[in-house]
Amino acid sequence: MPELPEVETVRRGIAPVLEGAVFRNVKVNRPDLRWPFPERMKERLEGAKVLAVRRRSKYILVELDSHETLLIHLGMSGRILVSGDPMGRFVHDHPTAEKHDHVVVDMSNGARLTYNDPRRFGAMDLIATDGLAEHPLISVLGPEPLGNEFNANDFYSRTSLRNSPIKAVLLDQGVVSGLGNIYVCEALFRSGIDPRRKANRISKQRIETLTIHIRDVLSDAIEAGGSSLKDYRQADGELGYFQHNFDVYGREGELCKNAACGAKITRVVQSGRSSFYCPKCQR
DNA sequence: ATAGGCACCTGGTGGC
DNA sequence: TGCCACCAGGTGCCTA
Repeated sequence: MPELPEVETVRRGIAPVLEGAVFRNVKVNRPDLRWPFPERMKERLEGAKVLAVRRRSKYILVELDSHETLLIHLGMSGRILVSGDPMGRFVHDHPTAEKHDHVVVDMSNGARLTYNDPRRFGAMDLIATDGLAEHPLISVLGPEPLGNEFNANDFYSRTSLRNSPIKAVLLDQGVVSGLGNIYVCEALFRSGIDPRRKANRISKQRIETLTIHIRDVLSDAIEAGGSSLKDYRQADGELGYFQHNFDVYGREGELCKNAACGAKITRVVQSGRSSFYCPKCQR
């Protein structure tokens, strides 16, 4: 579900509520998500104060004063809802518990965070903060697409070695981290590149264009509060609205948004996932 | 080393 | 109304 813009939107929603607050009560309603929860997660969280809420790729990283960091991944269907915030920025009353509320935490400032994830492809781990970079889920990640480490030179040196469709290469979190199915489709449309084109058959100039469009589409989406498909919401319950700005994703059979084009958006399946593109504008 | 396919899980939708 | 097939924002792991 959530790609980088949605995760960043969630981070921005929960950071002001969590930072400076202490975990008072942690309720863990099942033993696992995608993997078992870390040993004694409840006990290790309770009493710890939040120093900062960061993001790396699609991971939310909650840094604690206990020298540990809580790592959270939302998988396909994970959500974090905030309620009961004393500052009045969020819903005052705690909502009644819902199905798939797997972890519920009450903070010292009265805020409650509820992690809900029907499909349970999400994950949590609790790791030593000074060992974060070596964590197996983190160490394999490529550069942050919005950071300085992501540039056309390095990006081209990776794409030029890959004999797979560019679609698959962009979904590879080791090449560039944070993109998912939606924003790959959107970035390729903006760049005029066919998702089926082999990565090593794309010129350096076009990779430079793609680098810029990856940045832009992610920035645009963050600005819009992410994309709300199904019932995805921001932490305060608001809907993001970038889904209204999709050029191709989910638009099979509809007209290409380039004014003079007139072609219809096509859907193909690549490695089991839908790719949407304009057969006329993307080559 | 790289590429491709499957598995994990639940819920919503549309067709018959 | 029921049943079934298919689809969904991710990614680790297995196989060639």
